Amino acid sequence: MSRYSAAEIEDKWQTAWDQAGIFRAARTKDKPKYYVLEMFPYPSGRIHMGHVRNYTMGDVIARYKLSTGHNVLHPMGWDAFGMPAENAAMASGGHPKDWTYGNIKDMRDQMKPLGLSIDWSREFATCDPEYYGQQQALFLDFLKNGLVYRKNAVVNWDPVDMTVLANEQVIDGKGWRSGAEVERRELTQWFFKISDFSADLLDALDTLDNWPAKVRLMQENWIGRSRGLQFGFERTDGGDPIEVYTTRPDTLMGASFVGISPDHPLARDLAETNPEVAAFRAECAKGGTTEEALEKAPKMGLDTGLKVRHPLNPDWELPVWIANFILMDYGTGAIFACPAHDQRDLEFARKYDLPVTSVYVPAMGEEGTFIPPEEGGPAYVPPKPETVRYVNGFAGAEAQTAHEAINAAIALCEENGVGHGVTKYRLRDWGLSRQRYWGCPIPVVHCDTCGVVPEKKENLPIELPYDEDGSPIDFSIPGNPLDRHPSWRDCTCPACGAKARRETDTMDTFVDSSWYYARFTAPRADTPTVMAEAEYWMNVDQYIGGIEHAILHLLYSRFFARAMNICGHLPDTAREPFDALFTQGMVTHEIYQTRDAKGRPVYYLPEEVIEFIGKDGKKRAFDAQKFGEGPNAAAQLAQFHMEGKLAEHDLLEIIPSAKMSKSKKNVVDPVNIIGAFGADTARWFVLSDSPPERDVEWTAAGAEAAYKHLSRVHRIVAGITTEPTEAATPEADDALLREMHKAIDDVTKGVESFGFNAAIARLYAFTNTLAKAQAGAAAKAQAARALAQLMSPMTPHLSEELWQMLGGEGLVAHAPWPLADPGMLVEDSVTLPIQINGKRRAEITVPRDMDKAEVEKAALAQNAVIRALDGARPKKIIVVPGRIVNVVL
RNA sequence: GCGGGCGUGGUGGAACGGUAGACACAAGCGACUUAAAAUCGCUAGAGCAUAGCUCGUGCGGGUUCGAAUCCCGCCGCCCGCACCA
Repeated sequence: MSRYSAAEIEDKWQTAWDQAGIFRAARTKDKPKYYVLEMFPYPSGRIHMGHVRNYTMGDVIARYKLSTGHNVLHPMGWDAFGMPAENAAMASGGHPKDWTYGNIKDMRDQMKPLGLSIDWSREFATCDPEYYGQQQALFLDFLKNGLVYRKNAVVNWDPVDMTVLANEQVIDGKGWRSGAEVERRELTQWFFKISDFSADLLDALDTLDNWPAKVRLMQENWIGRSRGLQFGFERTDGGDPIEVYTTRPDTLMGASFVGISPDHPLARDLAETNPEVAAFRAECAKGGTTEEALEKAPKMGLDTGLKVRHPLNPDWELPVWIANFILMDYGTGAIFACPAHDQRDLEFARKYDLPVTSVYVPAMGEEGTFIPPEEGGPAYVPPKPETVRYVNGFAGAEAQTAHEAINAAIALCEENGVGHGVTKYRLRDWGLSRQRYWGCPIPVVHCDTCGVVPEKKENLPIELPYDEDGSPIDFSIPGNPLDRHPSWRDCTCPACGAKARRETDTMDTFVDSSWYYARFTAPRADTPTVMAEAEYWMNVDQYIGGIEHAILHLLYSRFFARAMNICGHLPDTAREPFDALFTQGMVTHEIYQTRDAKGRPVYYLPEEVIEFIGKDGKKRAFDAQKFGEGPNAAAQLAQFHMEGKLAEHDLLEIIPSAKMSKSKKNVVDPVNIIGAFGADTARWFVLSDSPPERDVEWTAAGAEAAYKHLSRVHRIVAGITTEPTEAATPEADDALLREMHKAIDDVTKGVESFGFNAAIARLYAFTNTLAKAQAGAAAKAQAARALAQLMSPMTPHLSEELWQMLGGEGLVAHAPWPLADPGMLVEDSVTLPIQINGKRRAEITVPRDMDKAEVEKAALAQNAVIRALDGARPKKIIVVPGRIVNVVL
């Protein structure tokens, strides 16, 4: 084959890999195992460039590890349950199952041409009954072990679609699909007891050295540990004390009132006899539970008329208010307010004319004018706790800092029998019930006599019904089809055998993705996992996915691994499932945009515009239809622009680095790219230019350049194998082989440290070296074989082809990774830059091991140095061996 | 509000505290060609009095023989969390 033909090459080598079965993973003691996993895709129907980037990175690691003698597990599956399938069924008829499996087939067909080193024999979809049946088994085990329970909870309810919405699905207080005003509704829901693991999930973050610091920090904040004082306020009417939790007991002497949540049991009790309280609670119940809705809500309150005694001064009475800004599910649902040092409390106190008393004032000398909160200033939160003056504290006058004051306050209160110090977490239990069809059914039964009864394991899987008594399930009716499906819903009680109702809620799809990594170790087993397999393959050595999963998916998976360990489905060593995590950036693409008469954006496809270089040298774009296409359209436009004949408003705006989206017409379909240039080009491009954790901008020019480079490599190697040997010197051979070893060293380090862009830059440089080398045929062939190997994780098909052309043995995918010879990495002589006062002025080439004094002498003999010294003696000469010389005047 | 990150040529980006701009894109010039494409070669941070010098990694300071890199203070952009007591 004389020319680079990606289509032929890629087809040929994919078949060869298949036949050799080299990506099939099985346990063995001969080699160390390596489990590399990319976050599995949702089967939307099309793969996109983000998938290509994600799976290519995983594939680079997988193939590299294969070459370095590891037993590699690199599986792929489908996160297949979820709302889009139901929405598609609602929009265009059909069934979510057909839609989903059709999409999986399409996406698999689109993915396979990428040439990923995946063990497809382990593939599964989470909507396979064999998978979700095992998930139901897990649920029952969790139930037995007290890891899942039922309780009432306030949720976002869409009254039109008749389902619970996740917070992300509520936009401006309205359902994202129906547009209906969302209600807060109380429902009985299933919850995972993730909050039992708060401390462990937080503390164990410290052990995840190979996770991005950013992700660990995000999880830390999400779990949200705080240390504070919990105590009871005694009521003057003799009722049960009101328990409050505070992280600021140091401000107790600035207390103004006690506030309780509208959902607090006391507020509920009062509402039964007091219509005003009932009305206030109803008012607060309006609006969604989203942060957005809460933030916009003004502070509202109602004085209950109740009074409590200050814990440190029984004569001091404080009023009890119901306030809408107090959350029932944090702390105790009740607070004491110190308006002087808390902005929310201050807003509330101002609105209802409650007292404001400072405990702190700024230290002497602190800058800026200070208006005490009492006199209308903002709440004073000490900017630097160490500079604060503690003026109104209780026996805590010796406290120098706010932090000390807090600890002193906790200690003092404990001594006086007022409450105790406690640690609280922000993390709440995970509500998993969804009123949807296309999810994993929760395997329990509701019986009038026995209550909630778990299904028997032998009845699993509780399979979703495909049709309803012969006719397809109708998804055009709002609500959950399972609810109105009598023959599925009605069942017998597993305990007493009486007539009972099946639970019709299904599980949150995050449950499906919380343990799939474990299932891949034994995907066909009739238990959730097989201990021997899990012990061998777990943990995932390298997990790769998007930063958008930094919290929920990764936190849930960490919880699930612990819970599965408790139930005997994972070994103790797999309580943290992902040893290393890498979060990759997006693939973006520029947008061509203009605005219509009403100022709304209008987008253009790349083929609808003509690009040209403007008079300022920057890229411009023009509506192709308006101009008319022609062979010289771009040149003409550039000319017109130069002459000022184009009105600015006729030019399209070019917005770089935008997330790919259909509506913005900037999607690049991988299938088209593979068709035009081949998979190796797509893989090479998404890895080059940008560091993998950062976004990479897709450009047509960049893709073409990648293709040209691969063609060039093919051409160079073809030249080496066919052209007659030129006269070569041993020096040229040696120089080339030294460069080869340096390239091996650099590329290996790049691949191991996720420096793919740097590795690729290094491969470009090495290719240039090889192309220009004056070495003999044997040395060139040796260097070319190394090049083929070093490229093989990124461009596996081309590398196989080159390997074959160069007479390499077997498959390059199986060939041992080349090793850099340390002796070849060091040169006999080094070139040192000579600085004068830190500025580079000259350079000298000296033997590598020349001693410092000699180097100094050589440096001082340089013309530039002599000129600069002008006869004077240098103050100091710094010689960093092998690095630099700095002459200080 | 709290927490974190980033700022380097026309562009994407390199650079253990040690020659700033590797590698690539876009651009320009040249070779080959009837021509174009492809390919190959060369140029390229800015400026100037051009064997060389000055300036230059958002801005202002500091530490250091030496700072894109470390420290302090600003400015700008991005991300996460948020009536969390």
